[in-house]
Amino acid sequence: MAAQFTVHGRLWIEGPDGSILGHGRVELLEQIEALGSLSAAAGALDMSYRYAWKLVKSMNEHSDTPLLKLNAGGRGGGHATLTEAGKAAVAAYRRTDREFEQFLADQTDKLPG
Amino acid sequence: MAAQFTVHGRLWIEGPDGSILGHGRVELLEQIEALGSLSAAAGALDMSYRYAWKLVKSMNEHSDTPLLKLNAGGRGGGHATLTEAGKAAVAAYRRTDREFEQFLADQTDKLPG
DNA sequence: TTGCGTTATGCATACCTGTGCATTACGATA
DNA sequence: TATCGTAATGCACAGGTATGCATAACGCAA
Repeated sequence: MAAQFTVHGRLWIEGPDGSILGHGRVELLEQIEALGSLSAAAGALDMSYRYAWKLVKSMNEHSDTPLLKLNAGGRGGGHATLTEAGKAAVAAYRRTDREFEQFLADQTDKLPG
Repeated sequence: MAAQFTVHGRLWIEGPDGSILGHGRVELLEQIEALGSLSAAAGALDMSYRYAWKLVKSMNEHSDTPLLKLNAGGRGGGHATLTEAGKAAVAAYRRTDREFEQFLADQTDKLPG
């Protein structure tokens, strides 16, 4: 029997400085790490470059230590890289998110018929 | 030591018919049950009557069995009551939500430094 | 049958999120 | 120094969410 009703949710981590790290931002950071470019990362996520740039701007503004470094110009036009703080933040979120997925599945099973 | 970072989230239940029951709708249903009036419930939640009415409309439209019954006119001008299905839905959501709160607290504790 | 307060609903509006387009700034390398 | 593709940023706009105002429909009770 497939479950009639399903439990869904969204998860994010808030820092003392008001920073917010949720699903969208983490995916963006991961793509940046993988592709080395903000514009490529935005494209891979079907997200507008305009908005992706706004996200990283707010991330870096709100965090004590920046999560990533953007470089305009240079070889290939520019590039983007995660800082150690950025990599750590992504890892922490992923750990929490994995347990969250499990939680949602468990709760869906617990729902009445 | 208080936690520097905290885990937050939102939770909702989706039905096979596309119905959605989240925090806001559940609070509205609870207030309706307590106060017996949609207009009073909206007021108690600092929500516009206009929007509260739209919420219950979409809830009843998407659910096979309506979650509540609205009556215009009559003694006192009208009144609103939860159906049995509505009460059951609220109870199911609250059960899940209680465990979710616990989950968030646990995950916050697990976060690094 | 009139009055009352509630439900019912349209219309205009504001905010937030996210898109799309256009243009400029940048800087290593050829 | 000229080139090239990326980062940086302004402006206009669309869609969802939520508000506020105005007005009609409703139906029991006095």
